[in-house]
Amino acid sequence: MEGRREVDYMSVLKESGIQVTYQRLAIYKALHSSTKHPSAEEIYQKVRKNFPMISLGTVYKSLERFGEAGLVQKVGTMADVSRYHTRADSHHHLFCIKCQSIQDIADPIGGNELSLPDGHGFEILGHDVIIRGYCPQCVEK
Amino acid sequence: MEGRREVDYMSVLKESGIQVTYQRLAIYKALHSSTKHPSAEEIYQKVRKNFPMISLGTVYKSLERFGEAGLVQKVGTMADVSRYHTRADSHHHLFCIKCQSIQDIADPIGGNELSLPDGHGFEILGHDVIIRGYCPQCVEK
DNA sequence: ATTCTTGCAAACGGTTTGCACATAC
DNA sequence: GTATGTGCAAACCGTTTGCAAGAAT
Repeated sequence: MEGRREVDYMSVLKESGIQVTYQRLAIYKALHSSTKHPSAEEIYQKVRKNFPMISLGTVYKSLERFGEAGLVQKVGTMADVSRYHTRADSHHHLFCIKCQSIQDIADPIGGNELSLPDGHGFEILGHDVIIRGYCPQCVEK
Repeated sequence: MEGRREVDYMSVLKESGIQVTYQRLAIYKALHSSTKHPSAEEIYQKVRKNFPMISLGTVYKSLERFGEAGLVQKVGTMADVSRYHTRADSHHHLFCIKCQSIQDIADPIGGNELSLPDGHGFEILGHDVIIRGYCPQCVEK
């Protein structure tokens, strides 16, 4: 079971202070070797092929543990609950990572061109910029 | 109950083809007059002061109806489930609004300065750019 | 009169938690 | 031997849905 290919992953986990288990190796590998930003469920399905007994709960717990260690992050989520506004033209925000307040701003890119990778093949409809930091109230503390 | 101040909101709803009720007026007003990007629960609490019988379900249904009519949108949510990745340096994404695929990209702002409003008072830690559109597979259809 | 909306309660689905057993150190 | 992780199931919580009564047109 201690295949050669797991070794780097094992070092990564160890060096991050994370206790190593076969489940965690498999979860981290599944995530790290994918470019698709999978969900917990997708990781679970992938890992299950080699670890039929693994539970989805373990995947969630491991991902959270990885997150605490700075190895893994969620993509594109500001707050945990849906939040709404009425201004169709306002897609750019200052977001306070402490109190989760959100402030509208004008497009901070202004007239500058976005530089995108060649050959991405996307039909671009627009862009949203989220600037993360501490709002005035939370800076002071 | 037909106060003068509701009149503009009534027109807005009517012109968007939305059937007008007092509940919807109150919900739309609560949202439109706030700069805080409230959650459904927060809107519910606010509206409840004037409409003690209103239900949270009505708030959700109304917000969805407003969304269909283009009057309201959720802020900062890509997909509905959490998705993960391992690259701490990758905060910029191409997001397909059809198939919900996500592709990492380098910072599309490059060396350009972000132009922020004066006096925002935020301590800025970083920025995330999400570019919305159709991925190559979904463009073709 | 018909269609749409409301309020209530139940259902749903992604995520978290509690606990007994197993594994890592 | 102690601390931590695993698997399972139940709980949680934001959101959605079904339905009978009520309001809008």
